Amino acid sequence: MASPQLDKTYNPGEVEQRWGAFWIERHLFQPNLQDNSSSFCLVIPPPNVTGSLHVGHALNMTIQDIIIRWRRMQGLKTLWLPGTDHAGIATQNVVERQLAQEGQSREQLGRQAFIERVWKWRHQSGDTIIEQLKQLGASCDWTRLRFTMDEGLSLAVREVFVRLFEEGLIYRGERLINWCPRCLTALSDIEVEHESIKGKLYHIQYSLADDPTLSLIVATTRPETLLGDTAVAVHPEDPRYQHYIGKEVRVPLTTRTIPIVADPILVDREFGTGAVKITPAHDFNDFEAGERHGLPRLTILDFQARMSPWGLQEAQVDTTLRAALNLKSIQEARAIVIEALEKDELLLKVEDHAMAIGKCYRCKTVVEPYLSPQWFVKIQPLATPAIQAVETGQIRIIPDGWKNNYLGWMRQIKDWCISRQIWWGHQIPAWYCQSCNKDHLLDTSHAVGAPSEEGFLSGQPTMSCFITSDAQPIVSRTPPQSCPTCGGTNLFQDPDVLDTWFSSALWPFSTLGWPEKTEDFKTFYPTATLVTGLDILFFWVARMIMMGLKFTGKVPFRDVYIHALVRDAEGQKMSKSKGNVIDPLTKMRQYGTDALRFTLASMASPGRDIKLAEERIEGYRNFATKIWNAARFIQFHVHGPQASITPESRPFPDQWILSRLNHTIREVTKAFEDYRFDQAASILYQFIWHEYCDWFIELAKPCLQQENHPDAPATRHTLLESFEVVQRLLHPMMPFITEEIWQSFPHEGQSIMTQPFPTEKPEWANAEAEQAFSLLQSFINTARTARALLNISSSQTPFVYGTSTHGDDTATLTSLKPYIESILRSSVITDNLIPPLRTLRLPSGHFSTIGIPVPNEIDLQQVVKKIQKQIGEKEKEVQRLESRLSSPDFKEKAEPSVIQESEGRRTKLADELDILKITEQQLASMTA
RNA sequence: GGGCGAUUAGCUCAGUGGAAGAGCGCUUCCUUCACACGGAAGAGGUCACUGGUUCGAUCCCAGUAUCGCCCA
Repeated sequence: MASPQLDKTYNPGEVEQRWGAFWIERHLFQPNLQDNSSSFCLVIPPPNVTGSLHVGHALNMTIQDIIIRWRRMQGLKTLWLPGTDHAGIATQNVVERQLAQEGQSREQLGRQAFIERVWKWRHQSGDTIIEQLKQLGASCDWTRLRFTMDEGLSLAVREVFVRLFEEGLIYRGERLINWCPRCLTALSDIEVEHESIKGKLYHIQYSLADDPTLSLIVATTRPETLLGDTAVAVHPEDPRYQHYIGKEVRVPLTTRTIPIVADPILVDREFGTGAVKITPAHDFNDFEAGERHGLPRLTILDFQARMSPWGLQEAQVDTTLRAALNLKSIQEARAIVIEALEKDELLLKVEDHAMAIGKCYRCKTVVEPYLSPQWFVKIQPLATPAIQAVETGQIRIIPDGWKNNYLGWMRQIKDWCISRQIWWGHQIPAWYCQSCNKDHLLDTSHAVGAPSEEGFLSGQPTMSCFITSDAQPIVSRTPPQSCPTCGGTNLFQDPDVLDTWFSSALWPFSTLGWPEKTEDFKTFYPTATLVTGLDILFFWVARMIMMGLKFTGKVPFRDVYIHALVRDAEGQKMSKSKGNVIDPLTKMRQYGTDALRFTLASMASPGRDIKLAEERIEGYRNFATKIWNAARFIQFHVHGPQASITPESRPFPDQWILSRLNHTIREVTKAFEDYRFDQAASILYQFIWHEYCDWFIELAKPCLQQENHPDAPATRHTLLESFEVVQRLLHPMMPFITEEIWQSFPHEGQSIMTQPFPTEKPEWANAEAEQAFSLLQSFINTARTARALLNISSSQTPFVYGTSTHGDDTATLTSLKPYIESILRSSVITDNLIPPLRTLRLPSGHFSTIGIPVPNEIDLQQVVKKIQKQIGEKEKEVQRLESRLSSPDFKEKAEPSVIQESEGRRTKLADELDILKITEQQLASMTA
């Protein structure tokens, strides 16, 4: 392939588009199934199909892309499988908002038409995020793109549902569940976000039924629910209340009486008054207490969290109050109840109280515990093996710290409520025979506030129906033709859909074709690593492990890599309402995609959130430019003969850089293996900028810029060879610029992304060259420091003297003279002692001293001060070492190597001090 | 309330039982032949606090404070 010249400036936008399209055209992201190397598979955490790319996705995808590109280059048969999620509640909410703007509701539209409408929206917006992922360079096999509502994946969902049901691991029952009164659906426990608020604690008087002169004071945070109380509880060992146990109290504002029960679990004697009300239909703890004591459940709130007329009637609320409360919201009802209590002088005290409320994770509405029949997964039998898989290390969680988090959650896991009262999703594959379930299917389409008791009226079920918990479902993979019990054909499918996470739980195998035994499934399952954020460890990761083990008998992935959450520069969570969202696409346009990817990778330290500051992206944009210009330099200077010779016969700079490159290959590979993308980034940055560009290119210049320099052919070869390796090493993190550079250099193969990832070359390791370099580097640095001290330029320092008490060092320095002279632009004299007069002498490490002549006109005051400061610092350090070395304890107990090292350092410091003191004297005499 | 994590340079963060590190920012000098999105030289830190273990602690342990996250 031709080698076009690189433009003067790197133009990321154009380059990215070109290679992004090229990779896809050449099918480079697709695995070759014929390849018999071992396989390596990642599945993407599917983003919401109607969503768009945010910086969290960008981080997540960047990490996966680094892993998959690295593994692909290592020669593994790699598949990174992409896809999107139907995100039931979120997507339905979006479409409902659209409808609302048109003055419509989903009820008006009807289920069928509404679902068609969502599909339309999904087709409109579904490609947005996929296109954005492509822009990021994500090397997913786009030909295998999946969607959770695809036919194949839906088949997997039904298969799993039916099998779990048949095994008794899915059941339907009436339980208290979390209910979002805005989304009008049940939520699972983890879909509720808890938030601390300042609430109030109300102390309310309950009079004894048989002796109104006696009373109990109950403390509650939710006074309006007292209308649904079915007991009051005290602690069995509380002496204050012993004699009340077994008696009855009258529920305030009603004509009902309820028992006083003793409950050591529910009651905390220290809390409030030590007496609590029990409202089993509206509180989870109370529900359980109700179970313990066999209490009735009184539902006083309807499905929109309004006071239910039917419930108020059943609760025997005073008639006038009932009218006032009818269909009132909780907030309104609370005010009314409090007013009524005050009027009856039953409200004794109100105090501030910190408490937590639950909110819907999708719409942030306060959720209500709501008694209703729902579908559940019996989770314990699934959780046990999922706990073992992590305990035994079959699945590794990285960083390890989250392991306990996972285990803790799994060990106290509760049954999973999987039914949602929405329309967008996988409808539950359960049907009801209308003749067998006559009394269990209730039409609620006209009821207000509560299900009617009139029974199921019309022959054709409407969308609003209520299926009692004792209805008999027919669960089937395909719609049943008739009722197996009565043969009736009037069947009606359960209107609920499954929790989106139910289908997500199957993702690692359903996307590979399960339950079919496809080639993909056989080749790529179990997958290698799951890369995800902590926020969905329970929602998704835990459930995939449970379902994977249950249905494939294997773990779905070996490693779970949990990355950080991305926050803004102030550490705030990004949100549209705060306006602090960093849009990755904007940053990619501004700074280049590689710069953004490198930034995200560099900040992905384990166990820490990422505070993303724009300057960092800018810094890595500069890094990309640096690489670009190094490439241009090399391109300019490689014209001419080249010599491919053994490493040890190459010029000194070449030997050194190959040794460093070898080291870098090892370190980067190790960092990738350890999921330390931050370390990989900093190793590459340090090597490329501060070793390759700052030193190697500078050292290579003299022979390249000189006509017919004998070293030039070898150096040209080293430049090309080493830089090509650097591109491959960097490619997983910065795919675009490395492809562009690689393609513009002499190369074989169609793309850098299918070239082998660099491996260590032991013949490159060269400790001597590294040692010599270190000598050269400190010599040059010291000379530069000296110049800066005197504030003079190279033209004012025609000579630099160097000497050492070590003959070897002097010999090395002498042999490196041309390189030092080229960089310092001064003549170096190593074969004489440093002339004593008008020379600034500085220690330069490795026992060597350098001296530079001091021009006459220089003001030496500042220099003297600086030298004195250095003397002071070094003296302090020597003292510290002296006191350590003179301690008998240290000599006795410290390791010999440490003692030796300390002694060596003391000697060296003493030598340096000697030089500095001479310098000080000389300077003093010069100024005199 | 329970659990986990954090506290290191002005900012963002690495790091280690035996001399405090990087990037960005800052100061000074330099448009010289890849690069000013650059080069060179610098300044800047009681490693949150208090105890303990140790010959030696920024690192290990305990406690305190502040912040964050998860769970209830």
